[in-house]
Amino acid sequence: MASQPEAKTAPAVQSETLSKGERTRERLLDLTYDSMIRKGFAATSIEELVEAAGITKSGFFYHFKDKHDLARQVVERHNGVNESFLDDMATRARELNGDPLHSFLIFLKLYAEAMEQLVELHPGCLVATVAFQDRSFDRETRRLTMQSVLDWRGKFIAWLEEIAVAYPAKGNLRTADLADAILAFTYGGMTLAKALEDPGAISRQAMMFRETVRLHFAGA
Amino acid sequence: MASQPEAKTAPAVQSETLSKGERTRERLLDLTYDSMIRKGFAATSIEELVEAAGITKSGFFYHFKDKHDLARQVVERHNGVNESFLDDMATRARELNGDPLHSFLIFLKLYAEAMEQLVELHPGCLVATVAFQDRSFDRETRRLTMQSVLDWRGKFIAWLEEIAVAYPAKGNLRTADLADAILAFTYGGMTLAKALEDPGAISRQAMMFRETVRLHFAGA
DNA sequence: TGTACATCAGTGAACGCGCGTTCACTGATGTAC
DNA sequence: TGTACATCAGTGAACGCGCGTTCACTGATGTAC
Repeated sequence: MASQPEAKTAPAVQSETLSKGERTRERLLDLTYDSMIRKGFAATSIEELVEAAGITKSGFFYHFKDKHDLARQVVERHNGVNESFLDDMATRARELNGDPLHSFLIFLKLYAEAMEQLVELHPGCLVATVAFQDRSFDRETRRLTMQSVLDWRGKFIAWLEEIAVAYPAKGNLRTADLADAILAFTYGGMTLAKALEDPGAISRQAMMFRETVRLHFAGA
Repeated sequence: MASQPEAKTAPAVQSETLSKGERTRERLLDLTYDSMIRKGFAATSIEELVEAAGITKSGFFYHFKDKHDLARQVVERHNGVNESFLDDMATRARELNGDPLHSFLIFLKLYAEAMEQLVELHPGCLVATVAFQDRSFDRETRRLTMQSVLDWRGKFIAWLEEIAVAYPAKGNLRTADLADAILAFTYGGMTLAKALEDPGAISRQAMMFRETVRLHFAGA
């Protein structure tokens, strides 16, 4: 009943323009996301979700076909939020510097800071959650997760190729592997941050990768 | 009843010297490990484990106090297996080259190959499983997981410091962050490998890190 | 402005199943004398 | 070598609870005329 930190943790959706049902649905998705990344999906019961949301179990089934539908919608929404988060940050970095390499280095710094904050608010990672409990999700949810990873990777590859045009590569690293490294230090850093209860782990890995990029492209 | 791939996936324990009860217990631990990393811990039911092991549920409780005890024993055994796996590989690398840096680079190559095989046999990661479902495990299991991560990290830090004595560092990377990077690309690479169904992801990240180490220490 | 109907956003009760756990009991194997 | 007892490695039946899901129903709000 009292004001939860919902407003802060809620994704980029204006609750002003939402109907009553849409607000309930968003709230259920928020609660599910938080529970999923802390306890896993199987351990997230509809019973506890509806209690926290202040409705009954049958109310839940007005919004979602079944539990798999819930997972799918959580992943779908999260992918959208994630994508615009990334795009906004890339745009900001590009505005701060027109050069592809330097804006990329700015991006990595912004990314490091944002990730450190994010891990304190939402200590988890949907991709890892789905990946390491894949037998608890249906095919479509797994497909959506894979697709979002591929989308991120694609954007980074494009950016790195743009850099490679202006700056000849010094080392012999492959572009796709460099792009994957961003995803890898994100997921790995998140795991490390959670396992060691050290929220700074991920941003330190981000800054290490930044060094790698700087060393790899000449004249930086 | 028929011969499962148990022998192949079983950890470094000689089934010759084990009593009947110990063999059943090991078998339960193997089955639990496989299920945990694929479905998560909450979705791993005692019912399905005992069916696969060919005993009854009450037989399970002869071996384990409760479900939390099972998780703890899986993590404990896995940590031991992991530690000797790492130590053996480090010893082999040291034998192939007396120099700390060159043996470390050999180690990373061996590690990359081993990880690629491992991800095909056991596609998962206990650390990530515990980290991203921490509310499903008791305090002791989480502590054991954290301790094993700290142990790995400690070994890598010691090795890197040994290298730093012989080879002055070129870049301005911190030793602890370099050590963490090994863990991060392992967990992150595993996540990537599972999410993209690409077992090679982790070894490519390992080889990328190898380049970083080579560039960081002079004269390599 | 009033009435009729439709849609929205749920409620309440019930269902069957599977879950983790307990408890009294048991056949096979090992050990002491 | 035979007997008595102890330990090992389970079995079988039952428990209460919580889970996901269904279904008939309902009050509040919106829309048409």
